[in-house]
Amino acid sequence: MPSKSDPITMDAVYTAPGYLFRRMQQIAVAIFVEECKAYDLTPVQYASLVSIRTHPGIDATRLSAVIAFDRSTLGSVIERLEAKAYIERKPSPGDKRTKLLYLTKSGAALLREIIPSVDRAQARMLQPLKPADRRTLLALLTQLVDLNNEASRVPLRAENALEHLGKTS
Amino acid sequence: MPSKSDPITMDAVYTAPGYLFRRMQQIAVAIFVEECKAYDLTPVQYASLVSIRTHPGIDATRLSAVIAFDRSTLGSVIERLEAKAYIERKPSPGDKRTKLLYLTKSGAALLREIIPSVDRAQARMLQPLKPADRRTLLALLTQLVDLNNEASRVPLRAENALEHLGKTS
DNA sequence: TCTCGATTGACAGCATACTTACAATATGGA
DNA sequence: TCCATATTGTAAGTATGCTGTCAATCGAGA
Repeated sequence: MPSKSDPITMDAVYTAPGYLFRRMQQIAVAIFVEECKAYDLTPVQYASLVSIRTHPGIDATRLSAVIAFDRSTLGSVIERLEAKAYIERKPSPGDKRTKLLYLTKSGAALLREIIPSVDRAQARMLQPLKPADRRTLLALLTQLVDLNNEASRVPLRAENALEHLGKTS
Repeated sequence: MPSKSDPITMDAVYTAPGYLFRRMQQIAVAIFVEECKAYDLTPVQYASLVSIRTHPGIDATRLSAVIAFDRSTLGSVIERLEAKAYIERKPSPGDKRTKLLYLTKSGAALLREIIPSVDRAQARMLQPLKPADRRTLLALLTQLVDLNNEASRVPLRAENALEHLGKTS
């Protein structure tokens, strides 16, 4: 029975999956920022840089699909990365609407340097769990994110987003 | 081996816990908003209302500790809830700095009405998993969030945040 | 009692994350 | 070819989520 100072329990909040996901995201970002504070790079900026390194000459719309990141928000992220001189935007020769994204030397160097910090951050997020539990959690989460992909406003389009990039076909 | 159109894999991003947490939070919010769109209430606003119902007369600072929500951001959340007439702010008789928070009749009614939608949303987030896997995921996540509590910028202070509220002692 | 340090709410500023809308451009079908 | 439609980047608007700072206020110790 609930105590008189707790007439209606908060359990409806604390045990809700949505609350746990929000908390965990909050914690993950705090750990990332702490480990990477020497580099002044946010998680989203890091993911963007990795994607641009993997897919040089990608445009903003395709980048948003590759990291499941809203197209509108990505505009300002790209602006900030360009202001810090980590990436370059070049007009596409074929399509006057699009601007192609490339890593600068400085961006590539930063990426090489920051990787140990990022790895440390990722490890710290799961560190409190036993190794077997870490694997279980990651497996279930990977499954769930994949199966819920279409529920998100910006579904991940890892592969087919690049079909028209001229690398294949 | 990586294909020539994928010289450096995105695995460093896709398999990282931080990426999965961000994606899952994104998906969870999308599902919540979709299920509750008839009520124009966000996840954070919902958590705030539940906390205020549980702890009538709580002040903003203690509320932020109870839902692990940043104090600065909470100001605007409270403003919006007050603008929608779901809560009231009354000056504290004892402390001229604080303003005490109370649900209005309208806020209490909304909370009663919205609960089925919230429950549906929470269920949908885990629905793709097998029931046993849902339980495993929730248990591990609850554990991880609890053990990482101090790593967050706004640690949860569920119990002791209310010690000075005059309910006991 | 007086004063110093802590607390509180408010504000400014930055960075996601989403919505709609818009102009420029591209494209496919009549 | 021409036109309806779609795509692209951008912008405005809202809502978290965090960093600071600030003035008002409170409380505890000298």
